[in-house]
Amino acid sequence: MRQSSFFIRTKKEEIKGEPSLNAQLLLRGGFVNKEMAGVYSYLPMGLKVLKKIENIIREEMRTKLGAQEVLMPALHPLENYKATGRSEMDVLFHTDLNGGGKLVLGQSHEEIVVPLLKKFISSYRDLPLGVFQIQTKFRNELRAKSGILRGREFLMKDLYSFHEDEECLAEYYERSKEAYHSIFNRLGIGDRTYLTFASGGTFSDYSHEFQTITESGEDDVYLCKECNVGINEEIIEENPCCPSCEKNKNELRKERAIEVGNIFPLNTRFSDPFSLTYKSKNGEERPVFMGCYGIGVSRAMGAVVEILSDEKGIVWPKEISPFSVHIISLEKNEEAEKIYQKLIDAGMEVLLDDRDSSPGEKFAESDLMGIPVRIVVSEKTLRSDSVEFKKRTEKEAELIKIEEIVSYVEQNI
RNA sequence: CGGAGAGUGGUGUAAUGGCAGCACGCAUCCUUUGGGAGGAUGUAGUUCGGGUUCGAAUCCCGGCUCUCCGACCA
Repeated sequence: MRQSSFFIRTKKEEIKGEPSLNAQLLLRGGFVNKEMAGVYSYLPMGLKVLKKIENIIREEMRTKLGAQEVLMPALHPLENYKATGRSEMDVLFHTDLNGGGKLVLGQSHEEIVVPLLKKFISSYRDLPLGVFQIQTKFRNELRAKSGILRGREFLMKDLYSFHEDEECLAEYYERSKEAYHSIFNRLGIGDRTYLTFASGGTFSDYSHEFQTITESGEDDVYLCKECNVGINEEIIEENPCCPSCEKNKNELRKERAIEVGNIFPLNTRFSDPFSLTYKSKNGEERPVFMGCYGIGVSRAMGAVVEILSDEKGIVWPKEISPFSVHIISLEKNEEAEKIYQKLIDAGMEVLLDDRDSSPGEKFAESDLMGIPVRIVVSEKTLRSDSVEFKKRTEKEAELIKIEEIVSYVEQNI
């Protein structure tokens, strides 16, 4: 992509009245546009990041959990929520059909997925089954804040699993933890993301959250660094010690964290209201056991920005960076174009700054955007038939001969 | 949802009852070219609806929106 024709504009100045770090950097870097509190447009670069996160999640859902992707609607009949007793939730957005039918905007999809799967599950032979989607959720937050960390409209992956019994659910539930750890590792926030014990809310006795340690979070968790687990403050009084090593509350570290994922054993909480049952091997009609597993996709993107940034801007991890290489051409030159072509031919995603701007502006913008590798092509570097190679995480640049640049980038990316 | 503050060009701001001004951005031209350059000439604005007044960005009422504190948060 040539920057001269790229639909993007960065901002030098701090954005007024926007205390959230992820919002500052994403807005200034031209990744998103804020339409209103908690409602954002994703611009080309921001969307690229979002899609990469989505694809990591898709891959892990398929390979580790054998889940199948679907896409369910955002418009839900209110009736289904009456059936589950959730019609009075205050985060529900309500709307009407022209004919008078009452609808809500989907804030989660139990009320859709259960009636849907009722049409396909009738025998133990149909189980177990995992279906997931990546879809926009709507929650009428009374106070949206923290940039894309807490929105009224946000992208979420939700997986629902269906099982013959509790044991089978438990086995799947355990595997989902591995899939989640793998996802957060690939997003570059794995070392700060802890499996955290939490209350089951209205669904079950317990649940697990994936909490990423950051000051911008809204939850307090007690961490056991040795066992790599946390306990949400909401249940610390009933469970005042580490579930694995029995260390007590005082020995755990209290930290601020953002919930990037959560998993719940739903058991028959939602199968019952819709009579989702199956015929067992010996002909009995039994309720289907369910689990649900969420990841805030856009929230995870915000968490990455919060954690992986420095005073100059974002530092994207390579797997989700919008581009892998940023070529900066000082003084328009042919050589930058050639290197750009060569790297693209080698299969890389490259952004070429071919605009006629000052060097300082280009460097500052490049740091703000946070692409992992920067290559500068200028008269100065061309005098020695070289270009300058610098990682976003490093201070010093090095000169690399032009004929070696493709292989050098491949090895050092 | 309770409390507080605020809405002026694309962005940030000034004008407190009497000529809407400045900076950034954007456009054109000239100069400049290794850490968000300089000059010239342009461009574009009072959140919406009522009210008071000879006259409203400014005062009053209402709506909408934003920010902060709290509550809430499958």
